[in-house]
Amino acid sequence: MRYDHSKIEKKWQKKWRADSLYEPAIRAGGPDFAHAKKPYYNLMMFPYPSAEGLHVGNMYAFVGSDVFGRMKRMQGYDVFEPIGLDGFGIHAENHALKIGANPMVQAKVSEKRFYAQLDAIGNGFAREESLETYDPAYYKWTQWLFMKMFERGLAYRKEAEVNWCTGCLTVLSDEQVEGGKCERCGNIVEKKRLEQWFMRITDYAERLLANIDELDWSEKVKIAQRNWIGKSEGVNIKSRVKDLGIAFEAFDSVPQTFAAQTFTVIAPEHPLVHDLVRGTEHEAAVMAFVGKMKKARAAREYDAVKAEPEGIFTGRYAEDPFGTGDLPIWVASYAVADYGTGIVHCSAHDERDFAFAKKYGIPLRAVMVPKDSEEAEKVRSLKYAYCRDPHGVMEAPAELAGMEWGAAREAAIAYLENKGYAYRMTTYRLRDWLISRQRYWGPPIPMIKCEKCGWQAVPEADLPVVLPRVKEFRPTGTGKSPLASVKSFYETSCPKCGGKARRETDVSDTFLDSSWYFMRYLDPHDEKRIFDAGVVEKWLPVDMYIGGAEHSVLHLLYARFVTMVLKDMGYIGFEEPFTVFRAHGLLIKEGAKMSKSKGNVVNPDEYVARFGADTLRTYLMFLAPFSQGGDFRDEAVLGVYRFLNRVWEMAHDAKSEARNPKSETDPEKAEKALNIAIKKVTEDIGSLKYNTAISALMICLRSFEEGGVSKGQFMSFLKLLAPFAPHMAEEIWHALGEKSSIHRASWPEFDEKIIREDSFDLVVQVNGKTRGTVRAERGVDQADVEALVRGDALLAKWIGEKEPKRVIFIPDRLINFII
RNA sequence: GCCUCUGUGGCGGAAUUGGAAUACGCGCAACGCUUAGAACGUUGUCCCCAAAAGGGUUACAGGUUCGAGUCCUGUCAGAGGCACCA
Repeated sequence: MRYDHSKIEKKWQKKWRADSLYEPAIRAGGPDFAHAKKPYYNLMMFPYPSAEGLHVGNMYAFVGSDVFGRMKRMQGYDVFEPIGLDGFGIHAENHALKIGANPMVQAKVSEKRFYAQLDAIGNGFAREESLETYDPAYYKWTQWLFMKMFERGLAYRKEAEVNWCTGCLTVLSDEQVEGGKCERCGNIVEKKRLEQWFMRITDYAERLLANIDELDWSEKVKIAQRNWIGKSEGVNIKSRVKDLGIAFEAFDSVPQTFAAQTFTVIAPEHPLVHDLVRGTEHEAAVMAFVGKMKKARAAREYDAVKAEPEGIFTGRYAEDPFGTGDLPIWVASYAVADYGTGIVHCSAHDERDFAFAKKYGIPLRAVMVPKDSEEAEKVRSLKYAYCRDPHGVMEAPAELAGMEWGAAREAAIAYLENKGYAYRMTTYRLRDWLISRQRYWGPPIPMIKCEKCGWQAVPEADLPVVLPRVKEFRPTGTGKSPLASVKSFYETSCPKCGGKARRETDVSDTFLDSSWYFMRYLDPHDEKRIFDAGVVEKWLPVDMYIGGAEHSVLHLLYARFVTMVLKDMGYIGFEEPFTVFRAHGLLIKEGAKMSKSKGNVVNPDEYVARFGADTLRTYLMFLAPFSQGGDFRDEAVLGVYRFLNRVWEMAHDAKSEARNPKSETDPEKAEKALNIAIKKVTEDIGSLKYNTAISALMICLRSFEEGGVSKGQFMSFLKLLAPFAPHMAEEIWHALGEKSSIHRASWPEFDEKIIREDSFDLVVQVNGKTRGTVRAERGVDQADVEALVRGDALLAKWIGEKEPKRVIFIPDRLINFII
């Protein structure tokens, strides 16, 4: 009899939901987070729903997380596995625009479709706790969070050069720009000066960096975060512009070579540039150059990496800081305005500086040379830029002479500090988080600007600031949100003085929505508070977080930041939200990335309809290691389909007690196969190696087919299968007479004694080449093994008559004769 | 340019972490069952010469070791992260 998945899967999905089977710690029919005995927070990144529906890549990630959660649940944990929709944001809005729908209306359509699809994949979602970021009940607290950040001085307003996406017509955070293009729509990103809201994430740079060491995350993601934060230690050199008396500082991360500094560069965007040249003969030319550079950078015509450095002399000098002569100040294209101080003293020991000086004929001086005297002469005569060699020998200043570059660092800093030329400085590449978006589909930033009192936060009692349903939601491209033309929205009164005031009409970045959702899941319906601190303390940090590696720096960094802020505010006692994070791999289709334009996007619905969710789930987990991702191949689905059908066939045998279809019943063989499978599946699910866990199940089933199986053994096997094929396992479980769900049954244990064989094949090598095996008892000693080998004519001939030079014996594994 | 990974049959991928390379699955072939096909079942399937015994093989070239897919050095190829960041 064939397995009819369509009826069976629907039946159990309904029953599980009706029984609240996947709600953690159910009491009196409902979830009870406060009284859970063994809380286990099994979280996956929530998806942003598109009307095209669930992508098989989404399903891959969710099922991978679910398999893990299901085992944990059967191991006795109160597993909480919530699901929600990250529906606010540019992505969802762009899609709505494309199909000509209002995002607010479209969200409801997508929501319905998405949840229906999510419910069909058979995950153990705690659906009572689902949330959507565009629900006012949710974004009320996103706004509350913003308001609290403002009160604490962590949200602030400043005019800044921002990334302006010419496609989405909004500003983007640095993180959302990839190679000068918008990561969402691919259009050119320009630079624009606008006044915007920022989050002071740079205040947390050191903590965000330091904590990384303690996290149980994949190394790749940790490295990505470290790179992003980009800590650089060095000194700020105190300097002064000659004749003008203007003081400035220059950051230097390699202070060893300070004595080589012969010129100074300043970024074209630096506010000081005009002051340097105002009223001088250089003003016109320099300002023209600055204008040209700004324009080129704004239009992204300027490729920062490839372009040859350009510059112009300002006619000014930095006063000689170290008695080495005044340094001409140049405006240079390669200087970055918002890193360090935007002004740098340059030397021959930096490739960019060297190339720039050569191009414009600026004098250089080498103070460090290689050990090799011939090479040293080349460096002294400035043939090439000699940089960052730890074994380079210092020649100047006298205080450092003779020291190796690597060792000279501290000495150089001490020298500079003692002389009062500089002080220690740590610089980060991380910039503050730009929150404002000039779009419609997001949570309005809860701020009010009063003509008299200035910026005021919307009081908690007035939250949420509800996003109005409007006709004109298209981005305007003017630097203002569509809400800026909705009078009924922006006209308001000042919360402080009651006078005339205007609401902020920008909305916040969608990454603010997703920076705290995992806390809200624990009671998304609470109207009075953002969360119950006791419950959050009990359940968080998240025990296992699974998601895409593409969120390595964006989402994960923001979530960590917000969690730290909440801790500092005293709302929670922990500062890292995710104890363990594992990134899943990318699913591709027949060797190519899935994309709509290629037409190779797999729609899970088709496969669920044809083979059932269990088959698709098991196949997705089988095709490759979960952390690696893999290749989805239509033909290969059949292999898993056959396997599950064989399980189904065996169920009919098992029902009428142990039957052995093909040979004499061998209960020991089945028991051993089962124990091996329990061990392998338990370990492999624990380390997310689902592909080999399924392989172990296949081997175990084969063994049952050959040697027969008892009902009890088969039921243990079903438990191992349950995380992968939850519907079929449940169906057979009940058919075998069980009344309660298999998904709350206890996970089987294995017995090492049964797995271990008494006799085994010991490998025999001669000169390291394998020549055969001998059957031996476990624990056999070397002399007995040698006797066995000599007794075997085929093996003995390899060794010959002579005594071997050496014999290597690895107990219970191998013997190697060296002759 | 810098920093991380990854290279194993026709294909997806295994390999108690230094101990019999290719588990499991796909595909393919033969056979069985079928009027036929599908489905299902059985057997075989890394390459070379071969009946067998042997020999070769984990991108390539070296090295360490009794023994290397696994460790080290270099080269090539692919993926990802950062990038005029001083």
